Order: sequence, then C-alpha cells, then structure tokens
Amino acid sequence: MHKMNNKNKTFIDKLRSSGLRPTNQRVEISKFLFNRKKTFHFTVEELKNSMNLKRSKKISTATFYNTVHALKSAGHLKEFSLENNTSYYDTNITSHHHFFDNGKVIDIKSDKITFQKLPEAPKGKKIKNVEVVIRLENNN
Amino acid sequence: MHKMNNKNKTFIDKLRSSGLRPTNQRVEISKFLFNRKKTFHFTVEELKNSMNLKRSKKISTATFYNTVHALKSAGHLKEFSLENNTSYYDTNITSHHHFFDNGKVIDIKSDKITFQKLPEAPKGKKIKNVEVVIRLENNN
DNA sequence: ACATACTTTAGAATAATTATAAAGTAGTTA
DNA sequence: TAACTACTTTATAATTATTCTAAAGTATGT
Ligand SMILES: [Mn+2]
Ligand SMILES: [Mn+2]
Ligand SMILES: [Zn+2]
Ligand SMILES: [Zn+2]
Repeated sequence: MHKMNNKNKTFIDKLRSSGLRPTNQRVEISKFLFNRKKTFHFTVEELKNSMNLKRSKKISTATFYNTVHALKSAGHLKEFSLENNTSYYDTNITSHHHFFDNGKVIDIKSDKITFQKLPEAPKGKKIKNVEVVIRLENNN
Repeated sequence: MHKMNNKNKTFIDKLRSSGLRPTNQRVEISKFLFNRKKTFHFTVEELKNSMNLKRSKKISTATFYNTVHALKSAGHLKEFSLENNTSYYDTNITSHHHFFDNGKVIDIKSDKITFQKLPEAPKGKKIKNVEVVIRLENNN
C-alpha cells in the first residue's frame, strides 16, 4: 500500500523521528518543507497558504501547526523571530547567521563570520550558540 | 502649575520629541522607562503590570501601547523579539548585542564583540547594523 | 470485521495588539 | 472666566497568531 521511494525517504523519516505517523497530510507538508535545495524560512500561515492554494481538499490550520511543532520539537526545524510577533521557522537547523532585508531572510553560513573578540559567559552559565543578524538597507 | 525639575527634563523631552504632550500618564511612563541607571528590556504587558500594581488609578492598556509606540517611532526605544511572538522593547537604542538566558536579556556593549571576518552585503544593499545574540545555558 | 489508538478538522478559546468612539482634559481666545 | 477646539484617555470591540477541544475519520492489530 505504501510505496516509499528513496526520494521520499528523508522527509518521511523526519516525521517518524518526530513521533508522527506518515499520514498523507504530514507527508505532503514534510515534503514541501524539506524536498528543496535551499533553506526555507517561513511562517505557519505562509506555509498553509502556499500549500493549500494548489489543493482542492485543504489541510487544516491545526494540522499545519501540529506538524510544524512536532518537527520543531524533534529538532528538524528551528524557530526564530523577526520584529512582528510571528514565529518563523527555518529548515536549516545548524547554528548559522542571517541577513534581514525588509522581512526577507537570507542564510549566512557559519564560517562566513568569525570573531576576534567575544565576551565570556556569566558565572554558572555557558555559551550555547552565537548567532549574528546583519540588517540590510538599500544603497543610497 | 507644572513644576519641571531638571531630573524630569530628559524624559519629558523624549515625549515632546515624540510628538506627545507631557500628560500625567505619559510623564509617569517615560519616567519609569528612562529614569534608571541600567538598560531596561520589557514587554508592554510587563510595563503595564509593574506600573499599575502600585497605582490606585490605573493607566489604560491603550495608553501604554500608544506611548511606547510613539517613543519607539521617535527612536527613543528599540524593538526586538524573542521566540515567543511578543514584542520586547529596549531602552538602549544604540546598536549592541545581547545574552539571551532563558527569557532573561542582558546587554553586551558593542565594543565587547569584534569580527575577524564578515560577509559583504548583496549588491544594491548595504549593512545597516550587525547584532549578535549569545544564547546561554547552565553549566552542566 | 472489530476494537483501539491515533489523526484530522471545524470551531471555540486565548493572548498580544490595534482600532473605535465616547468622555475627559488642556491650550487658546474672546 | 466662558467658550472653542484640539488632543488625550479609556473601555470596549476587533484583529491576528496561535492553541485547545471534541467530534468524526482513518489506520493498525487481531
Ligand atoms: Mn504585532
Ligand atoms: Mn501569540
Ligand atoms: Zn536560516
Ligand atoms: Zn539591549
């Protein structure tokens, strides 16, 4: 019944390792998120709208939120925040940096930024990660 | 009628330069925000609750939001975001860095972090600012 | 096929924020 | 000071993003 080709393997495994059975809805969401070359930065609303636009039978809001949350909890998505009280998610789960350009988000690979000087963590604490945001504006 | 001592001057000026008449409510908010030694990081709800706790006549939610927004638009407050879809504000409006420690935010002066390597801005763009977040966790 | 557990969904509930509009206050003028 | 006007405050409604609930649907094991 379940024809699972190699192309599907990766994103179905992400569902499985998030404790989610690979239902049709979840497989389509996971495929949409992970079956692409470049990092994807998105809000749940954006994800829902772009996926549901092309479907006759819509996937419900709750399923989008539930699936994204489970993938995030399992470490397959990273959450971040711009300055508009909406959660964004990032398919690039490694520690990395970003350009923020008027709501557009672009990845900067970790090795593109190195530090000359960094403060120490306060006593009792240690550094979990260091992430940089470079805000852009138009020339002139 | 209006006894304006020197201590009040600064935060009343911030109101004036935000296009706000220094009414009683606004003066108290501005004083609460700016009449302190250390940087203050807050949400509007936190501000409202801590100020209204000690008052018999409460200041309304709308006045808190309106005043904070006007101060922010005039550049007297900076907005930022943690990962919980709530706006935070920062009385330190200079470009600077932060430790994030379990919802607690601590300023890092700009000169405490220097870069060895930084990427160039994409064509047509230039860098507005570079801000670093150092996420902390407990030692072992 | 049946039982059970998991899933999807519509719609209600919540939290943060913004909008609305009526009542209050202040600055200016007569 | 009275009146006029513009600005302000406030309670309340509306909106947006998100989470919760509970009923109906689907899959899995026997
Ligand atoms: Mn907002
Ligand atoms: Mn929210
Ligand atoms: Zn990214
Ligand atoms: Zn700060």
